[in-house]
Amino acid sequence: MAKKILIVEDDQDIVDLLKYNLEKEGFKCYSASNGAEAVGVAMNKEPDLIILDIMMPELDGIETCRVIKSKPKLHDTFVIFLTARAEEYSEIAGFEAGADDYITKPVKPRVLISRIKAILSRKKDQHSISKIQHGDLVIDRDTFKVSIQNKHFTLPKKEFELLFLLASKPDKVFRRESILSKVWGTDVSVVDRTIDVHIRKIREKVGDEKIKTIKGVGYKFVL
Amino acid sequence: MAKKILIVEDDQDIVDLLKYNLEKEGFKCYSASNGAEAVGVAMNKEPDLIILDIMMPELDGIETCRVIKSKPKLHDTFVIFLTARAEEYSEIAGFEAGADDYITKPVKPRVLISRIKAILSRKKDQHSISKIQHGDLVIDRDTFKVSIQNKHFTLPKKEFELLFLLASKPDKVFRRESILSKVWGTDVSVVDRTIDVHIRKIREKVGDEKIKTIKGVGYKFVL
DNA sequence: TGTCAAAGTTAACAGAATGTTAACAGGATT
DNA sequence: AATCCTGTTAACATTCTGTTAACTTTGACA
Repeated sequence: MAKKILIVEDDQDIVDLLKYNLEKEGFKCYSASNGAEAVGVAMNKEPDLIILDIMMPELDGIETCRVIKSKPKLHDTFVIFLTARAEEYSEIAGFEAGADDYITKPVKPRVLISRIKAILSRKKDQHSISKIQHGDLVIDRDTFKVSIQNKHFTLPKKEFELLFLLASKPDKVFRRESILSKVWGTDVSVVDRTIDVHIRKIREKVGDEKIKTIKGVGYKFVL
Repeated sequence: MAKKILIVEDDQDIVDLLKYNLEKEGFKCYSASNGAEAVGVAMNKEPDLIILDIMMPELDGIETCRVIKSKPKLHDTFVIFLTARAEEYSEIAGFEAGADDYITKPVKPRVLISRIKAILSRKKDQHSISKIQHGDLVIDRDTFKVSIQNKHFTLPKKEFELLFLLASKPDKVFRRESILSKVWGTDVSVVDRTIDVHIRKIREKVGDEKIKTIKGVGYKFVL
């Protein structure tokens, strides 16, 4: 299946150039001309990678990147910054904001493509684990299905993400702050009691014994 | 052990808003209305985190940040910048000056608080070895498990921290004051007897022989 | 050996942290 | 439009840690 790439850039000429070259390489392309639009498209299309111009009116690239990275759904999306050479320290701020790479203008399509391929191949090695299987527990990201002890169910998204996180490292204690930032993202403002409620709902389904509370710290999943 | 936060902002309304919300969350707040004052208060109170408005007369936020970061005593203090959206690339200069995060005005208290908590929790994660293993003793921060001589248990937080500290250097004598500041923090006021009680509880679990008292000095963990 | 500060011990308490339930808003679906 | 479902918050209940106080024991030193 073709990898999806979102190009965010206000200069239509550059968009066209990139689009042409990327599609020739078999990528599926989307584009947006400003930060706000970019976030919308990203949420909608869930691209594998986003090419983000730093210089943009309104919501600039860095801020956009931050917003994107704060969405749990897009947390693993790769981001490449496009930057004019003059903008000296942009890469510093960019990496801080969670960028995976940056490329200086003028863009040479060949360079861009080789960088993109390099980055996308990282993904294979790293995360994108879509299935967890420990003992009688099976959690499948693709189908959002969970089965444990002959019980099967599909969890709502947030519950699923939370369980997936905990079960990704059985026995490891995840502290509440860490859970919040990983499942809910850093920018959201949810009361931390929200975690308890979700834990409650998960416990109702997978059984109380499976999730253990470490008071003052957080929760852990046990087999 | 309330974390100390210094708010540097010339608009008194914002100071009040932030102060109100932060104190509600249990933070101890100080404030300063300009850069010079900020440095003074910072040196004096040694806050854990500083919220710094970028736009200030005289010594602006970025310059103030530099000065602060140049003081060894304050080098590890976290800094969050407050910036109006209009000041486009301020964050670049800000990060360069050593900021840890920045937030755009208007400030939403909840967002601010979740960022603050995220940042403060970073510190914890950093300088902590997560596993101690000496002979038949295993203490694992990740799982909060302690096992010794075929006995396993999960300790409450304070007991865990205390045992973890002592066991981090077997045979080393930790003086009471040192234990207090490391486990309880510097700005709390707990009665001295509290340590004994915790030692007692730990001894009940790991065995009396493991923790030895050095009268007039403190305690040490022996294998 | 007697004295006194330091540490041990126990129980009781307060408050923090979490559990639990219900209600509600907003989005998706029918 | 009516209904369902999710995510969130609020309100209240419950559990358990951390701390204190009061009392006892230990051990160093005169």
